[in-house]
Amino acid sequence: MSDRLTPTPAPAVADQVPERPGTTPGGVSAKTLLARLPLYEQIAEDLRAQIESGHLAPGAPLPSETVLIERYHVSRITARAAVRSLRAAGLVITEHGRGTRVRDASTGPIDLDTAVTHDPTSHRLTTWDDAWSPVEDAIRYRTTATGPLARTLALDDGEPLFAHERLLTPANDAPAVGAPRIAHTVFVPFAVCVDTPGIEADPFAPLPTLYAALTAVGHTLTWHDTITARMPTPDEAATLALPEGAPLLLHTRTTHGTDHRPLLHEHTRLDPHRITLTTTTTGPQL
Amino acid sequence: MSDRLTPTPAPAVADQVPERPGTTPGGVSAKTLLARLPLYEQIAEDLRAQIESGHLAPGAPLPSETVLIERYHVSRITARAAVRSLRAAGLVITEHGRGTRVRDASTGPIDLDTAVTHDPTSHRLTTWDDAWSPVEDAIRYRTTATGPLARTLALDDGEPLFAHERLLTPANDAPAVGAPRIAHTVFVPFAVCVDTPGIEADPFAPLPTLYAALTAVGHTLTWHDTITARMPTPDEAATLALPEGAPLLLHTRTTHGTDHRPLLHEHTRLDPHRITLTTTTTGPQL
DNA sequence: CAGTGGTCTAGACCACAAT
DNA sequence: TTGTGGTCTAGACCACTGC
Repeated sequence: MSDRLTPTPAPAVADQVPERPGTTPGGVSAKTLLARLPLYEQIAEDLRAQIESGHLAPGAPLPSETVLIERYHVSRITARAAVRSLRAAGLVITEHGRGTRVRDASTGPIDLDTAVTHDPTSHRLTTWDDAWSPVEDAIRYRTTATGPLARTLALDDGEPLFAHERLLTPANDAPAVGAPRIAHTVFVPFAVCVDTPGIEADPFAPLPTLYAALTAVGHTLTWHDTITARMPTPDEAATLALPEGAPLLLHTRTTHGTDHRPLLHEHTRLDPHRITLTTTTTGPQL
Repeated sequence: MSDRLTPTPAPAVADQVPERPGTTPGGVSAKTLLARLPLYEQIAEDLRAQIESGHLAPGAPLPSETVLIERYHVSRITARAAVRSLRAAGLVITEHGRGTRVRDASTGPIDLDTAVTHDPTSHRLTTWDDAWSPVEDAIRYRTTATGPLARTLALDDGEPLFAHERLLTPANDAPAVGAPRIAHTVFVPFAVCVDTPGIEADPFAPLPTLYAALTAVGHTLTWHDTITARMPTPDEAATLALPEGAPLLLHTRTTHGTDHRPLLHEHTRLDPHRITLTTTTTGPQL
């Protein structure tokens, strides 16, 4: 990686900087800390250490509840609490009747570039969803704007809009069980349809087509993105095949027109364990 | 909001699009679904409904375990399981000895703009952390690059670097209990220190200062960002005051120089319930 | 002090998966 | 059928909070 033939010289300040501090500050020994942890957390810690050391390899079954009860001499509730702690931390996954296994982190998350790029040959704005294909038929419906959705689209409460929900998976991917999935929803107000011939023709077209239709009527587009995470609803957990206790990553984007008028709103929900959002930006040439 | 004096006319396609489908497809009634839920989930659903309807207002105490046991005629474990479900969904927070209260979502999350902007007056690159101030003294240490960190910085395993951990809160904020917090860590390889006089002077300077030092030696900077979420370690949960069962939002940024050589790496950890990441981008003028 | 939630036990029945 | 995890009961003791 480094081109240097000699080790990197230490900067002058290095002498004044300590090595990385230990993880148990305040003069409390690790043993004391461990002893005052609840029993089930001590068991969880023990299993955690075995996972991190590779003693329990990814995919390997965790000791069953019965074994844990015997090995640690605890009640079943305590053993289960230990496993729950590991599950909540995302270290293991549990399947009813099959057992609990160490979570397979072998295939790291894939990247999803959130940038909207301009393809100079086709003169078309492209987004990530060009490289993703629907798992099942899209759900199309019409509804009315309320609450936060109405506010971000600057619509009165009750104004009608089209919605478009798609469940996507990477294109050219065998429909594997563990394949990453994205739940993508696009909202198009009736008002925007009416003002934009290309959109009125098909309000449920792919995003790049909607963008093209908007630029065709003279808009210079601006996007406002927000990213957050929260625990999924049971419904979201099911459609995205999220393991129990795993969080949901949420990306929303509002497309604004030339006069900063909001035109479209979309949100993207995904499993951060399988997909990571990325962007690359360049600073000014100085 | 809308300038129209008449209701938005429906586009022609509207007739072919159904209303929003119901949430219980497949001909299964809501009652049937509810009946086959575990007891504790039924109780949780009941409480959930009371929270969403406002019957249990934000900040209001949830019925105590004793009350739940009497009201629903269940054992304590079942009552606790119901509360745990609500806690995992982020709807309530529990404090030992004080009780469980409906989580206060009144103050929505604050925005954190991830953009690096160029201030034309000071000719300085600025980032969000200009508006945030440290809660406690920064932790400075030196360590060595290993694993993923070594790879993203294109360093050989074991090459030395400085690290800088800060816990930040919005500037001019009273140090309230529920104030948002950000855990920010910056890594600076020794090699970059040595090549950049402005950084060798103080490798632990704020980010805009580091950027300025890098542009001063001729670099045009590029940033590569990744965003993901996961469950926090107990340590992270403590420093960021994350409620039990709440996820952690993780933003990493690698700064590259003119020759795409990685120069700095930073990561930012925060509570997505209190802070949302945002960006605004503008498309090409067409 | 009383009331709250946190941990823990022993024992039971059920639902699901593999054999 | 066996072994797995999922739910549930009744009862106990402890730790923290606020009066």
